[in-house]
Amino acid sequence: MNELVKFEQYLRTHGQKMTRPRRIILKAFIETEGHLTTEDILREAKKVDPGIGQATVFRTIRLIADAGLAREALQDDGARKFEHLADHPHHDHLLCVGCGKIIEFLSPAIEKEQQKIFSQYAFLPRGHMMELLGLCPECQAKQKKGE
Amino acid sequence: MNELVKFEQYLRTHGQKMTRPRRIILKAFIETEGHLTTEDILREAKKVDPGIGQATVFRTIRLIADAGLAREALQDDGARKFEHLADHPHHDHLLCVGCGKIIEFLSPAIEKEQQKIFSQYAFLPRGHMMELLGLCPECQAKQKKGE
DNA sequence: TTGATAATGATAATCATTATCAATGAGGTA
DNA sequence: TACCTCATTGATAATGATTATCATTATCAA
Ligand SMILES: [Mn+2]
Ligand SMILES: [Mn+2]
Ligand SMILES: [Zn+2]
Ligand SMILES: [Zn+2]
Repeated sequence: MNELVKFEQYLRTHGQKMTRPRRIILKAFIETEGHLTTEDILREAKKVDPGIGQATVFRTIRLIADAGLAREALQDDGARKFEHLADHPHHDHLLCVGCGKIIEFLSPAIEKEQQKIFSQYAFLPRGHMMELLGLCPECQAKQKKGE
Repeated sequence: MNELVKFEQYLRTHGQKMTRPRRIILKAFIETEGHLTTEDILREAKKVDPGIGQATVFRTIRLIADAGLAREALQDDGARKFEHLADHPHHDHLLCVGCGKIIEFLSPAIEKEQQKIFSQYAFLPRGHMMELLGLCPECQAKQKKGE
């Protein structure tokens, strides 16, 4: 797993240590697709070692994100969600406000326009978050039936 | 103030009542520009009536948002922020990760592309959140000096 | 192998938000 | 206007996610 190597490198260059819990948490996170809460990650990690604590998951997921291996997905409320970036190119989200369904998409046109905004204000780009909110076809049909 | 009329209308059509605290909170919110937390709003409202409780601010700001007079600004963490929509057309945010400075902008090109995404997936648009993160010119200079 | 130091996990603390509830207020009706 | 019903209020407790604390344990460079 290449992610493990990257993570070890990140830790080394930041004066931190690779540990058994960190290895387990990283592996559980990378091997699970989707938008995960720390609770989700803890559940997976506990399958390997039930002794792992949730505080360690919070600490480790932040390290993983800082290492550039994960990003925080937009949370409406409740718990934060993370998704890994392994073989997962950058994308944005289209979310159904009715059922919570998430569609991932990438719009090169939008990405290009965003760069224009950055340069227009002389900002050094550091990323962006974009979430489109709408009603999916199924929820539209459900709503029509409802009234 | 036109917003007061709209809010009264919203309340009436939803079987809810206009009250003195609600009037004070709405006025304080509309008359303050920027991205406000409920604590900010409470502070302003207390200047008019110190007896107002923070629970009422939480409840009222949600009503105001539901009435279409406010929207939630993207919060990284900590308290939620709201901004009113009175004489304030839709816009997105460019945020400096160094100093927290916020620039409001509108990109018609991006808005148009977002509509394309919605129709591509047959979603009924309900809004969007977009935040560009970067380093402002001042913070870039500061950083260069730092090392 | 050792020793300095970082990491762990249990637990308490924090902080924003929501729920509860007795008292009050709004506003339609007679 | 007086009344009556039901929404609203503010104080306070509860909740839920995240962070801080701290004694114990593990890592890893020398
Ligand atoms: Mn995603
Ligand atoms: Mn704004
Ligand atoms: Zn849906
Ligand atoms: Zn800045």
